[in-house]
Amino acid sequence: MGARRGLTDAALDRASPVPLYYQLAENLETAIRSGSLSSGSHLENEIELARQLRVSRPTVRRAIAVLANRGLVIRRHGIGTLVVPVRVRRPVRLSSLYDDLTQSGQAPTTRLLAYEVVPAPLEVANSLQLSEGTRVLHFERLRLATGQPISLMRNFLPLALKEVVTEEGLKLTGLYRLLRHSGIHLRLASQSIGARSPQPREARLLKVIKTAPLLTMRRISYGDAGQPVEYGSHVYPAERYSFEMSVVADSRT
Amino acid sequence: MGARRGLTDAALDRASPVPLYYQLAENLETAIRSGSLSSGSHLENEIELARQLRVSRPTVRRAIAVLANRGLVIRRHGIGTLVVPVRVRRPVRLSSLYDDLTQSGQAPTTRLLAYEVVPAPLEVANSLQLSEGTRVLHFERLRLATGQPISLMRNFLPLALKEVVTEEGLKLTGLYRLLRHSGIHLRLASQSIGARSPQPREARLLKVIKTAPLLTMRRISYGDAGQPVEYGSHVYPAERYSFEMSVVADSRT
DNA sequence: GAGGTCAGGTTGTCATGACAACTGGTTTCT
DNA sequence: AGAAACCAGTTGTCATGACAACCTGACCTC
Repeated sequence: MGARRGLTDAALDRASPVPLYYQLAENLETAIRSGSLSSGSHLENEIELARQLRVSRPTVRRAIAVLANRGLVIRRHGIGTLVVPVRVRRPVRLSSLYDDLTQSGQAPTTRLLAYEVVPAPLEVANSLQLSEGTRVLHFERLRLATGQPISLMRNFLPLALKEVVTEEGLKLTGLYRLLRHSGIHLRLASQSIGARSPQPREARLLKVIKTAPLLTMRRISYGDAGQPVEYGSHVYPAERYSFEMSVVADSRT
Repeated sequence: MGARRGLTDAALDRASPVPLYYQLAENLETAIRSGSLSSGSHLENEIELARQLRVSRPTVRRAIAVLANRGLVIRRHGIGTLVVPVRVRRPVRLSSLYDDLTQSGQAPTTRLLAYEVVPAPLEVANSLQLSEGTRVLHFERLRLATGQPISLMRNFLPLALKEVVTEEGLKLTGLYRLLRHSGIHLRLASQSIGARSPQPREARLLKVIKTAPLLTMRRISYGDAGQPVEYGSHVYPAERYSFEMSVVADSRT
């Protein structure tokens, strides 16, 4: 069966700094998303895959583990690895609205409504592990996609990040991208999603009537060392926004 | 330093069917949650840990990987592994409302409003990968905690599961628990969280005024083999409910 | 004193090898 | 014909070994 190829098309580059298992995972993911690995079908078994690609079986296993974590494949003991049935699955990944929008092809624009240094309110101080009243950077942005407002975002950051998160930077790109380009990688976040009615100002900015429900998200993000980096309190008009996520159960449960 | 012990207290059992790496992960997790591994502190390094516990380093690494996925520790190349600063972190785990409530000590009660076999509406049929009009099991439940309604849940399941998910079972316990006890393990779900205003009937059942926003969750769950098991469409009064989750970024991003 | 350099310690990656556990189908026995 | 036993194929677990990449702190140099 000569049509079985397709995985080896994008060969692995041993000279690359990107680990082999990760290259392989990416190749497999694109193969799945492009449809050349049809959904529901078996993946080649691990031993064979390892032989074809000239890597060890642990490397193959680790690549497949990445896909399993992303919910793209399901491993079954004694059976094999199956490609999950087609379905739009937004990753649970720690992503930002800006990234989500650009990836889906829309060009988001941002209006910076405020950019200032203020004493931290109690909840913000607790979240960022500062004492109340410590000066923090605060800004507020209105995000629009295809002309329509889809999010009003308020953020608080430790003052030290004022150099990194500049007023000009925020007008041009997203917060997470600014942080990432400065070497600050977010590793962990705890977030809370709820809903409430809009305040008058929010209704006006988001262009919704005052009884239209808003989705709310509060998020605290932590950096490499576990230090809190960002406190965000965002609202979205529910009629124009929803959270999509795929959830993977612990393999052992 | 004799106080360094504490990990080896709960020794590993090589005879147990539970994998070593998982036993170790659980021991470490309880050590962290109980506070005997103070937050912010370094974990013993992998090589030393392996030596003390008489296991190989890959086994230790795998155990730590489990904890890292759960957001309990952060690994830093060249530095070590740090225990994440204390913080309440609800797992992103594929959990059910019933489990959440019982674990937090509240005793949920359920009123079964409907239990019937109906032709599948279009969206349900698509989600469960059936053709429109196929007969499916449908039921509707009102969940109460401490006397107050907190969720109105509508579910659709393939008819084959009627034997497993019985009318009596639903009155006694949660849906996921019923499935689990029958050997059906959910592995994957895609869900969507939004908000909207209540319909009159919903407002009445949930005891909220008609302008109070509702949180909505639509979830499709998949079983071991990737087959769709459940379509759920749930609403929650936003004033009494919110979704908490912790999100872990891909290590490589 | 300030800066760069180097060494030590740590996690990250990868290979090889072996056996266990599970599944599904086939074969064999009753 | 039915049920039990077996077997081939697959993923799951674990060990050992080696080197790379990275960070920190100490040392040395200027």
